[in-house]
Amino acid sequence: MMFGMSPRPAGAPPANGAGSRRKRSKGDLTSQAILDTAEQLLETKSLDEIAVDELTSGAGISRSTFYFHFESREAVLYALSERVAEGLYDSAALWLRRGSEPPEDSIRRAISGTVALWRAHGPVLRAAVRARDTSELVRRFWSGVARKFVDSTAQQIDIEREAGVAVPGPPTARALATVLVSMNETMCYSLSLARKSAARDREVVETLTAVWLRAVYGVPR
Amino acid sequence: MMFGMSPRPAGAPPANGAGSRRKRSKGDLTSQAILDTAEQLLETKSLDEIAVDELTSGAGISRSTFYFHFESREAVLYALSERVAEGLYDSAALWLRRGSEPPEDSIRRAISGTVALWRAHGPVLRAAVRARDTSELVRRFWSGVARKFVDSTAQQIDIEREAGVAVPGPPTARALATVLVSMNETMCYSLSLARKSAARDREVVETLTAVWLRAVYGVPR
DNA sequence: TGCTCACTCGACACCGTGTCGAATAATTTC
DNA sequence: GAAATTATTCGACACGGTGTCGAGTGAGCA
Repeated sequence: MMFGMSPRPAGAPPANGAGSRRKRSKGDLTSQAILDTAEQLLETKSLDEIAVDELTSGAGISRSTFYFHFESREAVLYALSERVAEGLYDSAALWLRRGSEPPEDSIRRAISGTVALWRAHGPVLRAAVRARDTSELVRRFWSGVARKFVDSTAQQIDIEREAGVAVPGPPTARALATVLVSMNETMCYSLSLARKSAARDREVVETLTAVWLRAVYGVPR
Repeated sequence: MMFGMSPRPAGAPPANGAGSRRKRSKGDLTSQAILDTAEQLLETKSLDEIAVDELTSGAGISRSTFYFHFESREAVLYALSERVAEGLYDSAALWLRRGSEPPEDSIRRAISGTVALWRAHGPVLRAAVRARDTSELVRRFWSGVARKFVDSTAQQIDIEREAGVAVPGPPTARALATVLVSMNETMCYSLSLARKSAARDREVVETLTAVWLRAVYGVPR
């Protein structure tokens, strides 16, 4: 069962990171093509409804060639996750200390960013969330991401509590942060399932913002 | 693709409801055995990791006999869901109007009940939640259940708002109820994944209760 | 030119699904 | 209680998807 970290077989050249400007080998191109096809297909079907030959015929190669590039469908999803993870971390940075603006604004902005990201990459994010229960690899990856969110949120809550602005515990800053973050995730998940509607998006953002504000700072007065 | 409502083939005698004392036909017994085996296997594996022959060998029959009793693995899950649905509705009743006790108590009691139910039937409930994205049948069923929860919660919030006890909207009572209910579900889901720990359970109940209280009534003072 | 190694392919063995028709057990009908 | 009917079970089969293997192919480099 080992660990299969790499989407490419052992001995393959190091992946060309996003920054690298090295010449794209042919293999990189087809890997990309597989990834693109996968992301497109995920808009319609769930990961385990997608057969390997759908991926490969979309990329113009034969089915068995797939296994040269990825060791499983889940590995594809993992690679796809990494693609959007960066955007996610940017979004996480927004939780961090605001300037002098009121908390309401920074919370709303952060939540807005998350919703937008789910709108842009809903299918991949949904597949990744589902795969948490299936694939150990994906699970580790996303629990790392979630942790970043929870940590910075908890830290922020603690700061506000010490400043006497936020409602003191219990619950622990960390426990509170955990439920708030996963509440956001759940709502984004189901929102990304519905047809895009700016009005609905706004309503969800406002509702989540209100719950965050009241849970952390108490009722505004 | 039709609709396949019944776990038993068309023309089968009406299911013996829980109240009925009619003689158990042999078929009912094996259906039960399949259901029991399924519930037990779900403690270890996810629904689509369970092969039909695991179900049938557990019930002491041959694989093809399975299809006489259920039309698919999902139909099994649907039947399993109905089993626990009743308990769920009891839990839903707790959201309804308390007597004169403080809101904190009735909310905590309701959340406690939900957590207990997830502790008792976690594997089935998790599988059902996952299958919402896969099976139209399961999706309809559970959105009905969720609706009951959301409706009664929203109604309760409206009552409290009119009485001037709860923080007025926006957000809508319904929007607020939606996020609170799904927050509970998400937390119960992940809680039921961890090893049973009374301390952890209590912490989650307390955290959820606090968020509900603050979201609906504002900060206690 | 010829070597090497990344890359591709078709063929194969395997496994799980769902269906069918025949065989058997239970129940009803006369 | 024998015959007819219906409920239940089974083995066999066709199908479709997976993952592996060894044999190519071709582009770049010595």
